[in-house]
Amino acid sequence: MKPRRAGKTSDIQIVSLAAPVRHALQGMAALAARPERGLDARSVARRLHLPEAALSKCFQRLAARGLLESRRGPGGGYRLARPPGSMSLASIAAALDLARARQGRCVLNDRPCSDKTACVIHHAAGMADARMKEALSRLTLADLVAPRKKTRVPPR
Amino acid sequence: MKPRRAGKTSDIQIVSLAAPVRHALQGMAALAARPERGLDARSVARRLHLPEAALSKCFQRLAARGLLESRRGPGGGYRLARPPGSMSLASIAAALDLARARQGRCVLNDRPCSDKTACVIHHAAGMADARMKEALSRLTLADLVAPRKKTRVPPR
DNA sequence: TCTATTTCGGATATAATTGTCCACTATTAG
DNA sequence: CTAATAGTGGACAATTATATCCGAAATAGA
Repeated sequence: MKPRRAGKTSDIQIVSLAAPVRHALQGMAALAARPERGLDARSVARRLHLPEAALSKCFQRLAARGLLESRRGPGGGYRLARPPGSMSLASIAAALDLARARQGRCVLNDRPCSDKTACVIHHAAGMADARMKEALSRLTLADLVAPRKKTRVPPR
Repeated sequence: MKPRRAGKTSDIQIVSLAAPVRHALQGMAALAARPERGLDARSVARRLHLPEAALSKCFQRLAARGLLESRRGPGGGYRLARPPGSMSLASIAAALDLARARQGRCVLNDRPCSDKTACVIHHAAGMADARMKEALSRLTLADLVAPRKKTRVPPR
């Protein structure tokens, strides 16, 4: 059993990704599994148990940004525009730029950090954020498909 | 520093705190500035330019959890229940446990991580999360009030 | 006691995020 | 050429997060 200690710091998850980003990453991973042929949005969604329409929207956006190629008509669908190993998770997340962008804001404060009271945590949070971005930049779709492989990728 | 590409993985901020947590931290920092007397919610809110009602709610919660002492009536208000140096930011964040708790879920997936496709990023994200939590656990209210000398990093 | 002040807690409103729907257009197989 | 398949884009609905409101209870001072 896991002791759920009342007083303790407990396990709130602080780092998170927006839902569309999660969908996109999963979806593209599915596409990366068959880079040549591609798949249509619907079947990807079904396979991953993701909301169809939502995933569709993500794919559309990614297609618009040039990360995916789309083909209409029967037998159509989406396909990676470039080899999986060359697409970092960060670039994908960035491609569908969501409003979540609290760009340059202090993690504590709502306004850009300059206030003294904010700076301590700002630094600490900056570290965490950097950590996350670093990870997202380093990992590619290839890693999601075949996790063991080492990555050597110049982003973009 | 490596040359950042113009293609901009951009500076989306990935690590973030829920608004109530930010308010709480700031508010408590203000209280920590005068541990003896305390302050009422309204003036704290005004001083920090935070929404009054929202901050009030945070304080109420913190009082209920024993992190704050409250006194009603004229001249009343809130006061730290314990010395600033003994209250970690993590404990504060945890005290007002928000629904944001995607506890134990994979960062990529919506469901608890077990799926192979998720694990790589899961690990990486775990690192980032740990980093953040560590920082929040290590820092106390005292640090927010009078930051101890650390590597003081200028905002980017 | 009366009044002004302040917290308390529940209900409710607003805002942001996320997901769905639908008519439409493009494409391809047959 | 036709019909079926899929993507496109905009409007809309649902969900969640955040903030406000309001009546009640408590406290201090006159």
